[in-house]
Amino acid sequence: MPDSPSHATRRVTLAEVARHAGVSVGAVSQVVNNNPSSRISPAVRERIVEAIATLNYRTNIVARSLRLSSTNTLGFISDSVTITRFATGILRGALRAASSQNQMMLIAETEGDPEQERRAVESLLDRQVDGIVFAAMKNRRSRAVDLPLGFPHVYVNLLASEPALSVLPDDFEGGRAAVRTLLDAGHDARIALVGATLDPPRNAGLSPTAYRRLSGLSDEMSSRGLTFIREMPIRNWEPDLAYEATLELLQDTYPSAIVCLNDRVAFGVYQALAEARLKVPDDISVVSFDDDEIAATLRPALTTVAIPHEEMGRIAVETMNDGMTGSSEVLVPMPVRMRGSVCGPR
Amino acid sequence: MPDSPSHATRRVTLAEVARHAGVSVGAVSQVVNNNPSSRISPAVRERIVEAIATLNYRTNIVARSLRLSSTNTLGFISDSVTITRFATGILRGALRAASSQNQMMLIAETEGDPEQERRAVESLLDRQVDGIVFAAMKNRRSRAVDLPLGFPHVYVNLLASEPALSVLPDDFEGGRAAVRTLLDAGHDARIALVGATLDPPRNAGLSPTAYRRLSGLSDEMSSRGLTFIREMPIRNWEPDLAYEATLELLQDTYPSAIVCLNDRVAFGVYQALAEARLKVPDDISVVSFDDDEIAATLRPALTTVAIPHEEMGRIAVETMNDGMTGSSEVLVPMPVRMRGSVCGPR
DNA sequence: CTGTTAGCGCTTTCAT
DNA sequence: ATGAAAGCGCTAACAG
Repeated sequence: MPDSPSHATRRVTLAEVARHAGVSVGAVSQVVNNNPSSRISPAVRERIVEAIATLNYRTNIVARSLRLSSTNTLGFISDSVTITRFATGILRGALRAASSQNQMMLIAETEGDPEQERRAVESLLDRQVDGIVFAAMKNRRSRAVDLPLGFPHVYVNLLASEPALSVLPDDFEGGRAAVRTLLDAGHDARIALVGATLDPPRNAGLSPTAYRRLSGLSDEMSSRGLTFIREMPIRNWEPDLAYEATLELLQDTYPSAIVCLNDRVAFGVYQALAEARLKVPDDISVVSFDDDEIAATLRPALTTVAIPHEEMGRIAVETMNDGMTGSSEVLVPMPVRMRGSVCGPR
Repeated sequence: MPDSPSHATRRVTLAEVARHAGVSVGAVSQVVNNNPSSRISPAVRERIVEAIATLNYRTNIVARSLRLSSTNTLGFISDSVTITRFATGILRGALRAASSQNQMMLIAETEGDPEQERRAVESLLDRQVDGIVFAAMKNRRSRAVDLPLGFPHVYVNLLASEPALSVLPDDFEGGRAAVRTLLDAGHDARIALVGATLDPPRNAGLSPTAYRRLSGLSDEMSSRGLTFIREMPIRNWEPDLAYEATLELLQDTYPSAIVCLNDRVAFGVYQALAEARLKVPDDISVVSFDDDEIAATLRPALTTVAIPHEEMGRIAVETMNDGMTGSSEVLVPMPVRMRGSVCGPR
């Protein structure tokens, strides 16, 4: 006999409900699962429903899972998605989609370590999850453990190294939208770029999505016959480097607007602009990417092209549940969050 | 026969391993679980271990759980902990502690809605989790569903409405530490407070932990015979209100240091100070609470008393796993993160 | 239309 | 020291 934990106020079982209602367990199971193919007489069904209610029966999902070899449970593995401000939205979206399909989610973090990832995948598989969502901030990856052939899984915010389903923000169109936002406000010849250059060879280190973002920027500019007045590459898209780069930029350049490659960069740009006594947006407009936590908090609030994290998480789970398979890329539109950092040039 | 999902590349079972090794399933189970009380001959064990390896056997945790009525799985329910910058650390700490005990975590969000919470608890119970962690940003709560008597659970970052185990930051000592940080730097008579007043009746709306934070501030000040030069209450601890309050404060008061009730307030204070052409820390020192994402990013980086989220999450699952029960409060020390926003008064 | 039963994969008691 | 078998709670096939 298994030594059940002391706290186990034993739950009511199907058998007890059956006894209470004077019917068989099979019958109870049918009504619990609302099985339409099995006709239980209204009278009996009534008795069963009543017994379920009075005994407060709830089905034991572990037992059902063993029987059905399907657990109504998904796995969610990320390098650090649950920690950084960045992208907890993916989790939230995935959670909601799962919940609306009566699924729950087991989560695990890998901290980017292949060994931890291996353990996470195995633990999930041992628990017989119905599918796995892989999320990450890096854009390329190799999975440490092989999944069973045909096992449902999806990548979010990262390119898979194998042919697989992946859900990504549409950075190319996002990049175009950022430029368009500025053009629509009247800017043209004096737009600067902080974060990278458009020069391909120097962008070797960039992630594929960052590369697409740049391409979108470039595409929209050149399609109007425009070029950036100056491009400031920085090693990491972090505030302090952006701050310095911007100070340098301002020494001999007078942009009417700045495109920042992400909101952290924009934060550094804001600080440099304040130091240079330039007002946003009156003296200079700023547009950025990501819609980080910080974007709405800055003064003035930052106009930024959002990464639709929540949407991405939702779509990932839905596509996976729908049994989508093979290799495809789902591009999710990046909405522009219009805020106070853009106005016409002086 | 259950219609197993099409992807189910069937896993190897105990029975197959047994057959392969020419022994009984019981024997295999013993070696899989390293059961010391059962003596399997070295020779047989050897054969079994080999079979396990060559067949790549992994135990089916669902089946084991059914047998053992223990799932090695914990539940984590929060109002929004997985979303806000605030406190994803709790999740991370809990995740790590669970992982180091070979447990995984099922998570659910309630968005503060009792109905969603009820559903979450039931789903978790249906899945036979071994315990539940309740986390939230609000500090008071009533649980919508009753747990079975004696069911392991713990509250993190919130006071339970029932007698239970709860893990909280030690805000009282944290408050004292904040003041001490300023006193140690040489400040005394010109310290201002932004976020609330010490005046009890006006603090009715404050959460219990915020109240303790204030008490700690008050206690440390009065124990040195000091009072704040000015106290600016604000409705919500948000940047814009703090910004305005600080501008008002500076009109007729010349503090040498400001205590902010949290980092978002400090962010607003920084903005006001910049506008008033006051340099941090040379003209004015700033100390705050939480160690939000933003704290390290500000220029200069903000000295703040951290909420030890990760630690709290870790302690919560450890205490719960250790079978702690009854009503007790675990207070986790709040470490001071010394950064650049504090120096001596001019 | 309802009851009986096999069996999902595992652990553990009881014989041998 | 090892094997046989019961049974965790459930679903689905089949018998009645």
